[in-house]
Amino acid sequence: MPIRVLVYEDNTPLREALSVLIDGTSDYDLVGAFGDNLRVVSQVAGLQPDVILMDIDMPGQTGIEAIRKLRQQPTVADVLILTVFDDDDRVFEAIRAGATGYLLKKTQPSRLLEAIREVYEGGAPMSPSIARKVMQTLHYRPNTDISQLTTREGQVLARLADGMSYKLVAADMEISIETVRTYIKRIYEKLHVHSVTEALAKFRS
Amino acid sequence: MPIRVLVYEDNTPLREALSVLIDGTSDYDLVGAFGDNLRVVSQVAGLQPDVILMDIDMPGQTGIEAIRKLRQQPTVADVLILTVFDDDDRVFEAIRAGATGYLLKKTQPSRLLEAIREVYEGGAPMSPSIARKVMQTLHYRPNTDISQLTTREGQVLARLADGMSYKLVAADMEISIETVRTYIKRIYEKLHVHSVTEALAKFRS
DNA sequence: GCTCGTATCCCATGATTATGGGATTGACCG
DNA sequence: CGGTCAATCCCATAATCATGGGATACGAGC
Repeated sequence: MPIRVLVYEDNTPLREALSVLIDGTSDYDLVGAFGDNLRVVSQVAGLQPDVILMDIDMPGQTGIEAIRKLRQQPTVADVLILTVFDDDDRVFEAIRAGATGYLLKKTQPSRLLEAIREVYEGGAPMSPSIARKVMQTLHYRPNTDISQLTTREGQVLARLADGMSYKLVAADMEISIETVRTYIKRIYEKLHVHSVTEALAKFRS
Repeated sequence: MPIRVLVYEDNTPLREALSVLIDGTSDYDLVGAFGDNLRVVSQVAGLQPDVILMDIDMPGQTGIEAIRKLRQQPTVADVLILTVFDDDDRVFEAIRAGATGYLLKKTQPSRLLEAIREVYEGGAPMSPSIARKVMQTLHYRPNTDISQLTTREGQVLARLADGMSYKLVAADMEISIETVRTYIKRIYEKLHVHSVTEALAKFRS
């Protein structure tokens, strides 16, 4: 069963090149190719693609907005972003919106086909520079401040981060609320802050 | 100039196979191959590898602990995890510790060499299933609650998340502290919470 | 013209937090 | 054995925050 691909790309020569590439390769089926994504929701519902190739910079509505609308639907299709932009803002906005993969337009046709298959098979292809950015956002930045908290102080802070009040923290840890207060005072000294919200801002920085 | 590769893998047959593969390929230089990573810091300092292949499950000290120690040094080498584990906990622990790439051991030798080069050139190769997991953690989970906040309410919440007090938020937004209070009251109604920390817990969920 | 939503400000009361003291216990270290 | 540190509890005062009112103004939409 071939992979059903739907293309959104406003640049006509490129859109046609993509169409020819996909339609001309066995195991890949081009189910549509559009120059704008204004009717993306109904088109996806009707054409039932497995993978959607989406350009970011399109007239009327950006590819990112289109992804957001798709996400509000019970869609199963995965979206592969194909763009010339590799600036952090655009990349992460698209990923957060729900993109499954992110390729730069300079990607080779053979790699593009491979990426479409990878998405279809449960992967998340990215250009190398994008992948590195994504990894770096997940890297833990050692925080000398918070690492010097004691076990109990850390537990208190974690509970506060979950939205618990002093009272609840005390109940949950089975200690007196006065003890909670004491720990929080010490946390403030160590982190050089003066309120829970400030401490939490440092905690998750 | 060949890529200098250092291998940590306790399984001897596999370690030797990796050594032969790397050393036998032009443009790749095997600078060392060890069965344990207890002296990883000094070895890396001495051998000056560009890319480190690291197994996770090793005797004495896990590959993740080794990465943590390397991160505390002024090391420039990138670490590529090579493991049989693809469970979420282990994957994300390694990534947070500072791994640059994450490959499963079932990866083909040709793909492995390609991945080493990709790391060297600034990428972050991952097995498809790992890449998908990474992307999903970054996906914004549409929160109907917070999306119904007005512009100003959202701005207030963002500033509270940065650790600002009502007073500071008011000064920063150039509005009265009473207005800040009003917005916060409405935020509480919309998010069904009763404190700043609770609201923030929902805000970033 | 009227309603609704957003943005803005004000007041009063009670609950929670912040700050700055003390105090005790047990573990670990030299 | 004395010192330090983590963990535990208590009190009092001041500052913030939470809650529940009310009020005005402006633009969009019916």
